[in-house]
Amino acid sequence: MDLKEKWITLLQESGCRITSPRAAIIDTVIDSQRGLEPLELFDLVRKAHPGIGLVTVYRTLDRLESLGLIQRVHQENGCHMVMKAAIGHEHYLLCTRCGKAVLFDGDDLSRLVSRVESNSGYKVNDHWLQLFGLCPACQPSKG
Amino acid sequence: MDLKEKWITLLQESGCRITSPRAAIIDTVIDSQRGLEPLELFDLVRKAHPGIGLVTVYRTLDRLESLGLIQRVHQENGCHMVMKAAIGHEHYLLCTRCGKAVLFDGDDLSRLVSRVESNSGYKVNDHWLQLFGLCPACQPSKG
DNA sequence: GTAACTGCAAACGCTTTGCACCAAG
DNA sequence: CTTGGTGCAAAGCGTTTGCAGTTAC
Repeated sequence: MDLKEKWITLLQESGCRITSPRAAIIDTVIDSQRGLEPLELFDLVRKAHPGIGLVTVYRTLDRLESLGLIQRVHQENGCHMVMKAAIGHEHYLLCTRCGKAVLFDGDDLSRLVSRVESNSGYKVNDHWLQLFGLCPACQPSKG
Repeated sequence: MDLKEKWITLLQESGCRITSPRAAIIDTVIDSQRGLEPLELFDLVRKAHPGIGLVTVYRTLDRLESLGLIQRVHQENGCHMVMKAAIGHEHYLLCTRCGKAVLFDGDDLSRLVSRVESNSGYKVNDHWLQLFGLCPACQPSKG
């Protein structure tokens, strides 16, 4: 059930070693409630682990991404953020003010997909959906 | 009804001049059935207009994007492609083999959005959806 | 002990900027 | 004629690579 243990097991099974810079990166990504750019992640990790290099961040992100443990979060101007991966039919819903992200289930997209398939003649095999809005804390209070 | 005329009018109304490199770029983007990266677009335009510079491509794309005439197409590894913009509730459906894109209407996403809003407490004000698949020409023929 | 990982510095590639000249309106 | 646009060259910036030393296992 512990996400960190799961990630570490998967990394080790794929021949990766768990070093202390790598553990610090994993902790930071898992603890983050929002998408992070590599440089942003680097700064966060450096607080707990001052000697770390940006290159290590990039290399660790590569491995996490190729294992499907993290995913890119796409933004209007560039798509450099990463975040712990959605599972199954889940998609991100991102707060445009504070960046906080939650996951929601997109199951009923299947109706839309079948309609589009018969209209277009395409065979759809992947989809990609993100919602943007304001999280409860960032909504203007009424009154 | 002619898309090119519409773009040119909008560009002129916003204070832009229609130069011959710019016209060549517009032609190429409008004629393309697929998303194009800046460098790819540059090469295409250069065939018809050999003297053109890559910088002109970038600057023209900036203007087209800020007028909402083109949009970024997001891809797995980076989001550098642009394509003529979707209108209203339309979204892209991209062929993963040949890149050909068609637009489909995503109206009925509103049901999903209301469900997600009540589950999450977020106020959703934007969404972003792309489908990926095989276009009719790229599907393996049966037999 | 071996192979993977690290940090540094340098290289890389896409994108942006500065500039002098050019051309649309 | 005015002002925006052009192409070139150089700068900028995020990302990747080469390498010698280090560390997990």
